Amino acid sequence: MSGPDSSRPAGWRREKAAPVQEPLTLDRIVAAAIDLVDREGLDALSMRRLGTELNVGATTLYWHVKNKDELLDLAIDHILGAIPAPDPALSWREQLRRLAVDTRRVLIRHRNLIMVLATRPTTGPNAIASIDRLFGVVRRAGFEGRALVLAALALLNYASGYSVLEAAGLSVFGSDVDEATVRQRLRENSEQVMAFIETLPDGQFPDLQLVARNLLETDDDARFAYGLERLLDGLEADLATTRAPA
Amino acid sequence: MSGPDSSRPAGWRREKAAPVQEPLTLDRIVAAAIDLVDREGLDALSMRRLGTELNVGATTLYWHVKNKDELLDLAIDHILGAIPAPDPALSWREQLRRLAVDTRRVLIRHRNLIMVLATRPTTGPNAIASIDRLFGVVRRAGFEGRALVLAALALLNYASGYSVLEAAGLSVFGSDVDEATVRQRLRENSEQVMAFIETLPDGQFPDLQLVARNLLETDDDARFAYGLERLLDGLEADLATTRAPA
DNA sequence: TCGGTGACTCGTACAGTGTTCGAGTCGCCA
DNA sequence: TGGCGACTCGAACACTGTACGAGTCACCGA
Repeated sequence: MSGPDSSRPAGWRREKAAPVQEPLTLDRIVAAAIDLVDREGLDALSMRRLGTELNVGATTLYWHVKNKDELLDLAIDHILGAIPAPDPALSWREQLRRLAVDTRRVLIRHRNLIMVLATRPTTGPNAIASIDRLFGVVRRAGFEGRALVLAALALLNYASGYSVLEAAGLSVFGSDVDEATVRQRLRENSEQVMAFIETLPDGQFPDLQLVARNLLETDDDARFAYGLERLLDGLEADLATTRAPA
Repeated sequence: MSGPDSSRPAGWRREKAAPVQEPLTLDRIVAAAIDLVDREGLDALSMRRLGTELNVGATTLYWHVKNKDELLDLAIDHILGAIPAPDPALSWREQLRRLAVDTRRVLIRHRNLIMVLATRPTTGPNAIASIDRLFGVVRRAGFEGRALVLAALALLNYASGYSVLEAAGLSVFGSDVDEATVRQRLRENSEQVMAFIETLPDGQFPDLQLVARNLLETDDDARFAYGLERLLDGLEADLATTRAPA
């Protein structure tokens, strides 16, 4: 039932007779799963395939992991762990901005995996910690009570929701490459979207076509940032009007 | 290869000898798929199961539909068709508000299905039409060029992304019930979230726990609406400052 | 009336899935 | 030395999406 986490004696496996392979740990499994999904997409992640990726039988994985869903949860939470805590010396607005931007950067970097965020609630420790930090920043900004919850959830859902939908439009293979290539991919995607719009029956969707040519003038970072800034503008204004009354 | 859409003679099937059953059409298939997913969750939707649901062999469906992915796309687009066009007599802000609120209402109503929005790009005719209407409202509000694209995408991704993430946290079975029951479900979910937060190790996530009791004081509609209003506030302010310069 | 054609249905089969079960191996400790 | 617990794994089960080919049947031109 439980994993090998409790008191695993270090180096129990034979070290001699050639470096057979590293011992199989939960960390290695999760890392291999993320790597596989990054390279070949979520559909490529089957237990058997992940097993061969680790030179291990498929059913062996079930000693370390309850089932595939738990594995996905662990993978998601692992990548959420890469969201850094914002520097508390910065202004609250800058802290919130970085939290949102970093969240999106981390999620898009693993864009083949984040669709599972839409599949079940996210309750891993790293997710919880990240949300807790968000609430902290919002609270120190001056929000309290109901407004604190509302403001934090608006930011959280904007950042994650935007990223999830954005990733849905991207090609499936080969995420987790360097940032420059990611930007290139995003740009290619914009071009595809524009090409698609051009194929639509003329005059039926006038505003879409009118607007298509402006798509390429805005890269994806700018699109995300614009809505984020407007949201922060609105929050700041709301904070100013409701500060005095409790 | 192609479906029966082209010149299907009406009433070709025998009408006598008992009402055998309605002829199998693409519409009936899509409707049955949505209904099944609403009732029992996305995992319950298999081609065989959908077949028996329609008193039909599983492989029969493949004459009407290319594959399961296409079926899901059709289902998604079908429910997106329920988003009404906003009354053009209203103010632009009110129109945008209704577009966003209606989008969320429609999506949450079929909350077992909308996770496929996170799976692939959404390019169905109803989706396109809805986005076109959104661009139209934003344009008539006074946005142009780059700002038009940015503002519309911010709203689109806030509304859809928020809904997708929200649905991910909801229980899987029995969507598409009446609005009152939906609200009840949402409230139950809030209580579960609060209960979960209470189980966290004390003091480790101080801001989350501090905030938990405020969760129940905000229903889900209000949470969505708050962020939406802040976003609209920000857009309105941005429009005011950039109206004169082209 | 006959034959054909195209619309439509479906049983079978194939490769692949997640997961269970029971048997196996092997380092360590009493 | 014997046993135990950690760990691995092959076989099997019930299921999945889908290709293939055979079948049925309404209609149409000859």
